[in-house]
Amino acid sequence: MATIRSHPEHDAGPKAAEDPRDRILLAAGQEFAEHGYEAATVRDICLAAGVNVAAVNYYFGDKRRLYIESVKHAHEARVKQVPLPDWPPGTPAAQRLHDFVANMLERMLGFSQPPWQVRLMMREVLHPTDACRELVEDYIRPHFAVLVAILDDLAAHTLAAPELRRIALSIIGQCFLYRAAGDVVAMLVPADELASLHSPACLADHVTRYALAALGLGQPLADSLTPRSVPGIAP
Amino acid sequence: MATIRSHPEHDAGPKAAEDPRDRILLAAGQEFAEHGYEAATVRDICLAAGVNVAAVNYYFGDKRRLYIESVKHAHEARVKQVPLPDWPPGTPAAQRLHDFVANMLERMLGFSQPPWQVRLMMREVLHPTDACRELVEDYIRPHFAVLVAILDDLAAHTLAAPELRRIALSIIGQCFLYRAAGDVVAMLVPADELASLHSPACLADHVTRYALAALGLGQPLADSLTPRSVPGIAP
DNA sequence: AGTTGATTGAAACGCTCGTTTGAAACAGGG
DNA sequence: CCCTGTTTCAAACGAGCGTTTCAATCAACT
Repeated sequence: MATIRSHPEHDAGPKAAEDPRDRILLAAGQEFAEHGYEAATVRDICLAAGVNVAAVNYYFGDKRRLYIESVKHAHEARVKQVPLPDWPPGTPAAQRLHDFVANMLERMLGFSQPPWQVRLMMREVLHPTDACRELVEDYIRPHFAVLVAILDDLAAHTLAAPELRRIALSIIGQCFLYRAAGDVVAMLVPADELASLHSPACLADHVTRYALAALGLGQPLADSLTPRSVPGIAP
Repeated sequence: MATIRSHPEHDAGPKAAEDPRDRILLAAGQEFAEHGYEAATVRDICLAAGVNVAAVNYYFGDKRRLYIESVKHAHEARVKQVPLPDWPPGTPAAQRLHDFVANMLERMLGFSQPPWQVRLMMREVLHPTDACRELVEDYIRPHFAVLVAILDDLAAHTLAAPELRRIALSIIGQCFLYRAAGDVVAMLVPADELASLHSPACLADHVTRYALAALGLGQPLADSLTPRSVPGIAP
């Protein structure tokens, strides 16, 4: 019965020496992101964090408060991790739109795998809980405002705010589909095409081109009827 | 195995007289749609269906097989419920695009409330299980093919299939956002604007106009650079 | 009637969950 | 050293879960 822990400070793992509270927060975020609130168990979380099951109750009270804290912790970390581009004054609006879309796709899909923070936030977007409102106000709404401002510049301030918001949501929706329903998208398009044409970089080009064409600024995607060429911005 | 059912229509309640198997299937679909697979309990399902807890095991074996059966049952019911428009030959492609988008939005968002079948299918799309592949092949892929065919006509067969698929996914994504992340959209858009401009009918107009403009067929959404005709659509 | 096989019912089994417990291990100041 | 407050631990608690059991019930046929 005597469990011999020979080297308590020398445990395996790169960050096993941090605060137990932070270790729990980290492990909880990953478990909640992977399995959701209901399916994730505090036993697994504590096992991954290398602490006793009683620790989550000691530090956070109960499972629900641990969840909320881990969502906040994850989203704060992610905000510092992938900031918006900082455009120098005078950057063309079309350029900013492309950068914004590429940034959003990069944040959602990632070069390799989207980190667990994004998956955790995505869960909140799809099935909002108490932590959702905070997420929207601190993280999503500012990004949304930036996109609307870019579109306002693109349209040369000729469109009303509601119309700008609808276009912004159209752009976001195109990216969101790949993040939320990526598995189904992968079933609908051939495998080779998925790797080549649906990578974050290619998608950024496509979404931007689609938006510019719709605004009457770039080359139409299909120039079968009105071959009026407006040179300049098309990739 | 072949049992003879002599008096199947001796009704008593609204739907209490059907087969116990169908009652379980109906109740299970609603419970799974509302709470998800993990959180839905066999006891609640049987309570709603008015049967004993042993019935689900008797008719379906276990919870997992009941889930798969209820997903299939729901999607078959939904297919018969909201079929695709049946266009007469010669219907303009732009008209068909608008009808298709309106149909998809209607199916996803509904006039009043989207039925529980849609919510159940949406869960499968977001977190695929064994039932997902069947759902894609029987339900989603045919609809996707119809949309691609419409776009092919619209582009006068000048675009390659991969490009058509990307545009189709762009259109689907715009609708999908409102279905999957509707709560967040509602937080980003003023309440009055949400009711007026983001109804299924208005959204169908917007998405169609956006696509037609991107293809160079309709009026650009913002005609700031090439005002080749009088704008009549601005809000 | 009696028999048979399909269906239902109440109760319980075994398991996992979140949470609690009470004592042991630890640290620091007297 | 003892005392004190904080942190950790193994163990257990009570509740809820999916599933099983087995006797009771029912419908049809002989």
